[in-house]
Parts: sequence; structure tokens; C-alpha cells
Amino acid sequence: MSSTGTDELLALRLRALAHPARLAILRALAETERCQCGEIVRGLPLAQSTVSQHLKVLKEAGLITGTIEGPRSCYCLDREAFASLARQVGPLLARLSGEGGEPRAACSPGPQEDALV
Amino acid sequence: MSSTGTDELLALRLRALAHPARLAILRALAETERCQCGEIVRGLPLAQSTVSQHLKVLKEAGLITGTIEGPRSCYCLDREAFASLARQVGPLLARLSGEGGEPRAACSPGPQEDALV
DNA sequence: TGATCTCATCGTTGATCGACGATAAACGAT
DNA sequence: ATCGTTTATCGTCGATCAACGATGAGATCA
Repeated sequence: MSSTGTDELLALRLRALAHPARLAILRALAETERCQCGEIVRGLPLAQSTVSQHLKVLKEAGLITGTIEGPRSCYCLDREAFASLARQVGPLLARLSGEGGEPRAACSPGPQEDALV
Repeated sequence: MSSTGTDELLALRLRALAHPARLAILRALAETERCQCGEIVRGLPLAQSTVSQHLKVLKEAGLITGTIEGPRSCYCLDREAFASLARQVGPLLARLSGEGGEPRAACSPGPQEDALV
């Protein structure tokens, strides 16, 4: 497996997560379940336009949904997207962390026998 | 909670993960458990200097360790770092995905079909 | 109608990323 | 001592990011 194409999407979503401001936005959305953009702006030390950009990034990554509702916008988490991401990231991190729990001999024990395929 | 300072480290690590080439490198390290940089280069459509740069990013994020061993280098996963990352990301994604499983009423209450992308 | 509020988008600026070739450093082998 | 191999680093270039202010589009309210 290794999935060449899927990695693009996975990387896109991880990149969307990989910013302190966006993490803060997501946490705010999770806590309040409210969607007002203005409230998020007031909770962060960033300009309104900057927050709007971050929201756009999150929306394009498919992590949140945005709905124009009258003069204001309603943002909220796409729970299913995060569940799907968890199903992808969970096993990946498990595998990278050793998973089964074999000793694994770290990296270089010293006398590196042959190797090579 | 949410700790403003921790988000910096979390974002750093997520950003290190958020690149297809680096995902491929990590998978290669997880599969072969071998550390030769040259082997990784031969397995990717990238120049040696580019791979070296990616390895540097991963190392600076604390996700892998690199040991100079004679003329060659020995890279391998920092299993503990990935375990720690999993302990951080797992609950986060669980929370963002709804966790408890309450209905949560989605976002928009009104009958506005889609609007917006 | 006009004023106001909310938010998205545009345009700009400086910083960082991603890729590459070229080069240098460390070591083993000849 | 001199090669050849392996890897890190440097310098460059184009693309993208992150932040901001300014502007514009909708919708509500006076």
C-alpha cells in the first residue's frame, strides 16, 4: 500500500491542522459549537481578514463547513472529516510508534552487519 | 488547557508530517527499519539534497534521530516521539470528531441547503 | 434610502518552503 | 596520498504562506 494519491489529501489536511491559529480556531469551534466568525476574531490576536483566511484554508481542506446566513457566516466542524482523519492518522502513528511493541533495536547498535536488499 | 505554548510544538510536528515526501520517508523507515539515506533516495523521485533536507526537517521536529556513522548516516524513527504525538493527536481528533457521539445538531439550523462551496 | 454591521476578497509585503545543482566533509579502499 | 562513495550544507529560484489594511458585497435596521 503506501497509497501515493491518498498521501496528497492526508498531507493537505495535516498542513491545514499545522498552525497554532488554526488549532485555536478548531478548538473554539469544538468548545462553543457556535459558528460566528466575529467571536473567533475577538478571541484571537489576529485581524479579521487573517482569521477569514484561516477559515478558508480549513474549509478548503474539508475540515469545516461554512454557511452564509444572513449578514453573518456560520462555521462548524465537519465531524465526519475528523473521524475519517482519525481513522487515517491513528494507524499511521501507531505503526510509526512501534505498534506491536517489538524491541526494534533502535537504530545503530554498532556492528552493522550487511543489510542491503 | 489547550496551552498556547504546546500548540507551537504540535504544529511543528504536524507540519513536519504534512508532506508526501516526508510521509514516504517515514513509511520507508518504518518498513525497513534500516537507516541508510541512500536507500531512501533511491526509493524516491527526488534529488539527494532534497531528501537530505526533508530528513533535516524530520530531525528538527524530533521525529527521527540521525547518527553519523562513518561515511554514512543512520536514520531511524523516534518511536517515543510518535507515541507522544499519538497521545496528543488522538484525543484532539476524538474531540473534534464529536467524541461522545452527541447528535450536535450540525451547524446551520435553518433550511438553507448548500450555499457556498 | 441610507447607515451599519458582518464577513469575504483583493493587493501587498516579508518570510518560509521545496526543489535543485554544486560543493565540501568524512571515511574506506586502493 | 589519492581516489570513490556517501551525506550535509550552501546558494539560488520560483512558489506558497501569513499577516495586514482597504475595499466590496449582503443583509438588517432606522
